[in-house]
Amino acid sequence: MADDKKQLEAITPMEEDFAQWYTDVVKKAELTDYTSVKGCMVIRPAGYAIWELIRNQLDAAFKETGVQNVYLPMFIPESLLQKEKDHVEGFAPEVAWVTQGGLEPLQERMCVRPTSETLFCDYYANTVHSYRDLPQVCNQWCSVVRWEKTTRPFLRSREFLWQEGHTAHATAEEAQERTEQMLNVYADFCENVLAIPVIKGRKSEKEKFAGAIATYTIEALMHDGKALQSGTSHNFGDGFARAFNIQYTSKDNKLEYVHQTSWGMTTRLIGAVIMVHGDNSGLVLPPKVAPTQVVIIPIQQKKEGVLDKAFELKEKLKDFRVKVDDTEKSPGWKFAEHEMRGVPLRLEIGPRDIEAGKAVIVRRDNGEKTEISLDNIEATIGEMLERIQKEMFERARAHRDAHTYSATNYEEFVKIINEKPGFVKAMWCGDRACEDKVKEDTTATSRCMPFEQERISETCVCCGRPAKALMYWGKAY
RNA sequence: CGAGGUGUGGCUCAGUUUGGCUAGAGCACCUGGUUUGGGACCAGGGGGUCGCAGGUUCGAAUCCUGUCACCUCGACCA
Repeated sequence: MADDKKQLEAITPMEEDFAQWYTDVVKKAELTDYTSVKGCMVIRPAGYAIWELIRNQLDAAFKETGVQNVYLPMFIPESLLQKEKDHVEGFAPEVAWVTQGGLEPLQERMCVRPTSETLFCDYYANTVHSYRDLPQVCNQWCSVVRWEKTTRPFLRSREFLWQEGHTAHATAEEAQERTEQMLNVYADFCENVLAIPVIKGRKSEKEKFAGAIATYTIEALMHDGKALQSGTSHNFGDGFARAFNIQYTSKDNKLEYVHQTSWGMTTRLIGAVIMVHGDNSGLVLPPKVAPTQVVIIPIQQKKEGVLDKAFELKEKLKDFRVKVDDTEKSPGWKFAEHEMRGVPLRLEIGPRDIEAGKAVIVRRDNGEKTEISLDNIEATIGEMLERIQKEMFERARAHRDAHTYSATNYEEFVKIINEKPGFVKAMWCGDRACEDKVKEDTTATSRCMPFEQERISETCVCCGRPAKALMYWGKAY
């Protein structure tokens, strides 16, 4: 029976098992594949094309703020890694070590970079001498290795692709400014390009980066109500500068330490796109990161003129990323296939349409099907893609808002965390003990203290002492 | 790393309890033909030493030991 066949190919419904749904989508949309290397993935063409679109647009945004790209080694000598105490303690459990070069054991082992703060510090210590050398605003696109225990495609793998920006400034104020500036670049990117709404805020002491004086984050809410940290920006103060002796001579001839920042985003963003926008038919890509924005499906493609018309339309739409699917599959198969892959618009063109000067166009995000005129089709498609981009963001924001709750006492807080997936806003005293207790009682963690603070009550939701800040809480990936 | 689960053609699985004919099915793939507006149909065809390594046995997908991988949950992280 036809239904049985569909069942065999189907994606597990997300209501039934969200984790399995995610795995199915990643696999069936051919974004990644498993490898013989434990915990590492192949990013397949369909997945890598999304990453390229993310990378190109993010890189352009960086450059508008004066960022320059560099490349540093992938190995870090142990002595270098150990210079900053908090940093090495934070990363020690998850670094991979190289102990042998060729046939000879190394006199000093080296780790494969889990992040490159120490290398950038080494580099800046050598190049920064005068206030005239500042600021240094560098970024590198690379992969890093963290020896994770359990892995999932895009969300957690032992090697992943990312960018890491590292800056050095003359003053603490400048460093803080850069930290916030890059967080804003990230937030704008998520919202405008990935159509993912984010909460901007500051991490607690417990959750901040190893070696930072302050970590800022953008937090997104996935469709299942779990939080995903989607980008971070750290202010290091002069801690690393003191550990690595990065000093410069100021205008008035005094020796000063630099103030540093770092900030990063990863291929995890692809996981976020999947989990925010996807549905039970598969991936749903925002037009700005869709490798194919419009797929043209010829109907009765063997009939005279149909394929010609399809390719003619592709040529007419060359400002967009357009693909004609002229394979031998049936139209119905193609519809399902391109839905699986998240293509934002499907254009059906058959003999009837050609005669009428029309085409059928279907939106992936909401299934809306309309007939459009072939005249002026470029403008129509352009408008539709813009509208999809905008409405996907609005839909995600509505979902986020509908799954954001407030709690003013602990009983209510625990009840909401356990029963309603999403963010819970609650006041916090600033004490780590309360974060630990919340985690133990509910497995939820503090996500961030939002820049947009509200005062929903006067006391800490956990201990009842005077509240210091509003905190977003949630269960996280 | 702790608990649980699963490994049989590309995919989903049956067969394992109770060892025994040539290891099966559906989907996918290849060829030819008919089709084409929501996963088409007919005919023919190719592909598996049953995760891997040992062991028990006349005989192992099936029993034993070890090992590896993957999935789910937990701890850790972007």
